[in-house]
Amino acid sequence: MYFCLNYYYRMTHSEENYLKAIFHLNKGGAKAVSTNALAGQMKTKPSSVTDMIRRLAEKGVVHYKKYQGVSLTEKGSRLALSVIRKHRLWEVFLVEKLSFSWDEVHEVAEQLEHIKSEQLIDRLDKLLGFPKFDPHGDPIPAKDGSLPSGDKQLLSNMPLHSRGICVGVKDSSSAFLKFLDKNRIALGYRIELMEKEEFDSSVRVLVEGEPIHLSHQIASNLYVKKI
Amino acid sequence: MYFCLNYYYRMTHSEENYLKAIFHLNKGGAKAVSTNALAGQMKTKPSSVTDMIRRLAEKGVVHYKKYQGVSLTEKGSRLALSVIRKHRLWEVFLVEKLSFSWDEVHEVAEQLEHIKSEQLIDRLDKLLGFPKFDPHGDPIPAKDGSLPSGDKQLLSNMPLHSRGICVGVKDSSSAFLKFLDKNRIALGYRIELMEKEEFDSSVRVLVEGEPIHLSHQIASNLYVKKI
DNA sequence: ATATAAATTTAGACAAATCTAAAAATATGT
DNA sequence: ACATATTTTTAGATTTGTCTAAATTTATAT
Repeated sequence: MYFCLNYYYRMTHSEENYLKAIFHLNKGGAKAVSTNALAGQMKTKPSSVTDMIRRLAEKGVVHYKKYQGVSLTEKGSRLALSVIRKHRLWEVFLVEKLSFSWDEVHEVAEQLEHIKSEQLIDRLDKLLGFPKFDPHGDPIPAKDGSLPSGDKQLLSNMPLHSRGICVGVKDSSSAFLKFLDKNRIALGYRIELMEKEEFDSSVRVLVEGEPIHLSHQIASNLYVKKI
Repeated sequence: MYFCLNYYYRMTHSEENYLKAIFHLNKGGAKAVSTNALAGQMKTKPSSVTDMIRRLAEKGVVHYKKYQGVSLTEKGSRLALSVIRKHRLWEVFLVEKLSFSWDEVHEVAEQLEHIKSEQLIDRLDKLLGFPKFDPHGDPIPAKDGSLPSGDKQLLSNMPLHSRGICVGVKDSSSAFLKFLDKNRIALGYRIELMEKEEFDSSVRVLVEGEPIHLSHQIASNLYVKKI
């Protein structure tokens, strides 16, 4: 119990949200996250960010040097992954058990991710059958923080004539999700990449055998799992 | 939507907890709740209670006059019942779906009760089969704030030496119904609660005058109508 | 290289929710 | 009824998370 994550590093909702934001902004590059970028993500002012970063640094969950941006420590990274794990498991619950559609779950999951109970999340995980991906296709971190193998990639990145299963979206705006609906594309559908148009990077694919033409904008927002 | 409860009367977690506490303290008598009693319930200081009460009065959810104690307005009562509804539905969820035992659920439900989403709680209600009582036998308020008729309750929840008529079961598995048959318990029979065992919450009762010892598992699945 | 622009931090303020210590109002006992 | 005890409120401080405005540091452009 002494080494329990939740005992030593008890964070407020707001602190957890900052850790999550730093994690997501840092995902791409290895360099530190800027105060301004974080303010944008958190929809708050840079001065508020500076205040919060100082508190987080005192708690030892971020590395911080004035004017040099911020990055997660080992502890901070573990905490961020634990919040992301909760968020994505709750999203699965909302879709699978409560029939929410995948574009309605985010707001509620933002609240549920802060519920503190290790037992709760472990049992929820079990109830849901230990899912590896959330309804948007994003990987669900395991208890130890490890992410499931990323054999998933954007449709726009797939090699010609390869086949896969649609497992998620990058842009989860309801406009995009509606577009997919209208064009009869959904999670779990088989996709085969037939042709790539050099000129505009659009693609011709078969979705469950049905031919369809997708712009690059669409193809670069659809995750496909190779088979 | 304009008259949606959650839109006009958006309360903080703490405010919701105060409303709940006032509701519970007021349940017995019709007179106002004292500052001290509320401080006891909330495990805080009387001065903090005074501060909070003033805010709640400004929001129009409590009646308050200096030195005269506090009571819920119509609005306040509706809000309190809505929080209690959420708390008890989540308790059912934790016990029924996540295999928590009835004495482990309170702390987690205290957190879950503050999640704001009408859709979430409606769908949870449906998932659980619109339960009327929580795992402790307490009634679950309906959406409109009405409580299920209180003349029926779980045997495990009845006061000592009270008498009633067996009117239903919560668990209607055939295993349970066979057990009842074998022990000569049926709908319409008179039941008198003679003794409660602290240690394992089992009970000794008279069924149509015949003494019998029932485990808590049995007693918490039998509904009795008070007479 | 130096002026200007952009990013970041500091300083000071505010609201929510709490505390302690002291003052005011109410209740109680003989 | 009056002194004392209890309850309740006020006053002033603290923490968290936010803000605006001003100062400072870093980056950019000619």
